[in-house]
Amino acid sequence: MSPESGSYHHGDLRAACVRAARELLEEDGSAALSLRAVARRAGVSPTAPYRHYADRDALLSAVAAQGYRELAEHLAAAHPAPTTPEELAAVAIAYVRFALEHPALFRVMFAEPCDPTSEERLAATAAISEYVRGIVRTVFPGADADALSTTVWALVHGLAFLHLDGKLDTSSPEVVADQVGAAVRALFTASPTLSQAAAAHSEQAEK
Amino acid sequence: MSPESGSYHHGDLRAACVRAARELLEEDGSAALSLRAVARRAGVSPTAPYRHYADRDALLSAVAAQGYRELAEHLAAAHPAPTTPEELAAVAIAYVRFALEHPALFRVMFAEPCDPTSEERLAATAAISEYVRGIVRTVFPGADADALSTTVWALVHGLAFLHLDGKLDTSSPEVVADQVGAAVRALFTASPTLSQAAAAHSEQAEK
DNA sequence: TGTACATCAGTGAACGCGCGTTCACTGATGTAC
DNA sequence: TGTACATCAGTGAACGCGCGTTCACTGATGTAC
Repeated sequence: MSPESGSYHHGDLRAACVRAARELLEEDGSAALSLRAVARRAGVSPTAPYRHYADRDALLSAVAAQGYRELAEHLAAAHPAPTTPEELAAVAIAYVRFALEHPALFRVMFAEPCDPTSEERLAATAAISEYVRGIVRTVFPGADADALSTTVWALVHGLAFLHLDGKLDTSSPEVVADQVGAAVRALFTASPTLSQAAAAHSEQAEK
Repeated sequence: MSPESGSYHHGDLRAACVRAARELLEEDGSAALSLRAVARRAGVSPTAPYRHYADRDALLSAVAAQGYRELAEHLAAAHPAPTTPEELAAVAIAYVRFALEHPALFRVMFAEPCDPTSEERLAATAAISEYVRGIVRTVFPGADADALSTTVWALVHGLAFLHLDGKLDTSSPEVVADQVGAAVRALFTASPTLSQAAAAHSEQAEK
């Protein structure tokens, strides 16, 4: 019998738990997530998840890790390989939009005390961090990629959280996008060093 | 009998609850805070706090509001009235240090779903926001204060949270301070418009 | 100054709840012969 | 192909816990005369 048919006991409870958790997070908007509620939602006894997760923390880490992967996809969808500050701004806007569209998930990813023993989780956050660094390297080949990518990430991440916590105007997606775009542009287009680097890169690309 | 003597029932249970909550937050580092634990810590029955707070949320908001006020003091202590980008960097460093020194409080302030009906809380966050705007206006008189202060706040806030969540190097306070300083400098000193504005302001101040 | 009374801060028992986790179990699936 | 057995995913009862909140109460404090 094929493993996808779902007739093998539950089918794939491991994945179903993460899916159920995601649904709960989307629905009630709170980052509080209990193992029992997840089991309930997956249509399974309260103890079934223990076959697949050592404890609640392990499940939470799996959810967070999937969140990181989805965030990465969402960013890539905004622009697969940004090479100009303006394209980078589009990615930044996508980052903040992801946070606002999945507030509870975003909080689980970032606001929960992170279990440092979860390899899956560590790998996922390392991937994001490396992704940002890669973009910055491409957009500004001359700059200190480590320092600059930290600055970019922090700026965007801060915008995401301030919006999430209602400290900035969130009245419409357009307003938010404008704000994020303006902030990213303030970082880059005004800087002579970075503008030069970006221009040099553009010329090179044209050849 | 003077109200400070403490012989009137508890003395000032309202304030004592906030103090107890702060102690609990400092001690176990988790942002989870229960009314019962606070009452226990204040040496009072589990229901006594209801004389002073409508419910758990109200207490939490009071704690958050005090956190905002302390943060404001901490920033003012770093530099009472910054007028140069370098002085602003010192304030930014203080902001991040505050987050790292009071992680649980900081999470209560920002990572909990904010009760928008708490006037005390709204006032406190408005004060912080206005404070940042004021500094930006002073340091860069020519710039768009609203947009720029959002950018500054988001950058610093993002650095605080990324450090808090272990996404950046937090090995020593010096490393953190350097990172924050570099990020703020990247925002400002490289920008011709803003550098000009700052320089103009300095000259004016010298007269 | 002394008494009678109103106010109000704190008590303690009780409620119902959902939680994480354990344990011995059952019954379906896969495997060896 | 059919049977015997091992594996393992899910069950369900039970544990002890701390929680937020209610309620009727008590006893200390402040106030009016």
